[in-house]
Amino acid sequence: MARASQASTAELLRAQGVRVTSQRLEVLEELRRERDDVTAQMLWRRLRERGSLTGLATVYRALSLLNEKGVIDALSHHGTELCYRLCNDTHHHHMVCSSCHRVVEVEQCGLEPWLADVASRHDFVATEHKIEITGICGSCR
Amino acid sequence: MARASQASTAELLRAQGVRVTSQRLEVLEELRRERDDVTAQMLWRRLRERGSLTGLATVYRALSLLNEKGVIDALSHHGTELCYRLCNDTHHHHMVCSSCHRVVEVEQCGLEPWLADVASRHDFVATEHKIEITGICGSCR
DNA sequence: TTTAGTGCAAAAGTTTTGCATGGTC
DNA sequence: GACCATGCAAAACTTTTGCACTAAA
Repeated sequence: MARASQASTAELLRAQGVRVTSQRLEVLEELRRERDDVTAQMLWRRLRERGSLTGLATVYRALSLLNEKGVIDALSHHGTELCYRLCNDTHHHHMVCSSCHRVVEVEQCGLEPWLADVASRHDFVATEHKIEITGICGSCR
Repeated sequence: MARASQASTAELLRAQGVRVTSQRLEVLEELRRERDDVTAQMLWRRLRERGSLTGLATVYRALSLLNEKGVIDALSHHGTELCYRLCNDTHHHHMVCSSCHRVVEVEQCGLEPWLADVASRHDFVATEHKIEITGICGSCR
């Protein structure tokens, strides 16, 4: 299972035309393990706890590369540090539970008509949008 | 004019039950002058250029106080630093031009039905939401 | 006069970079 | 073998804090 997972993780890197290194695999595997989003620092600490020797600078470099390539998303909902999250590649948004910080992905967006309307009202053409919804999840209620 | 502006700026502080100091007035006045959002560092540099002697730590303290009190908004669209912006107090969102970085406020939200639907589909109750739209404004087109 | 805010400098954190070394293609 | 990625340590930044001093209420 870890094997199969690693295989597809490597595919993910190859598909982006970047080199497959054990450190990048580690970072992706760790992101795959995370239910919620993590900062570079958090991710690095967890790798260390697992015995990894990967350097912090490498984690930063891997995360920003993967973000550029669109393999992972960067959110910034709490405070000043960026959080990263492995994502599926379809357009989607995030909803975060304010109590337990669980993140769920909202697949169907369906906001295009609304967006087009709002944008044109201000003489804009909307090219991208990002929505962050905060709420309370079922188990925290 | 500067006088009238300062008067209402002072009101803004008094209304929040915090002390009216010249430094806080300067920060608010500067925010009022800014068309777009600024970081703490940028704001401090501009004050310096105007001859202000206000310390950087004070700018940070003022911004976070004003943000807590809901007088200013904190956005984080580019990179890792927080940007601040003086805001009107109604619920609204921001649309940023990707070419000139101009920010316009989108007043009418009207997303509540959509939100409620999305949230309930994932067993959430939506309490807050933030939308950042990126696009191209009329004059950059 | 009491209490809160400021300036300064130091500390704490996060992120980036330079460069020699090692791994990938 | 060429080129890219890594580790390490240093540097560059941003943000926070402690403390003596000053200003607001």
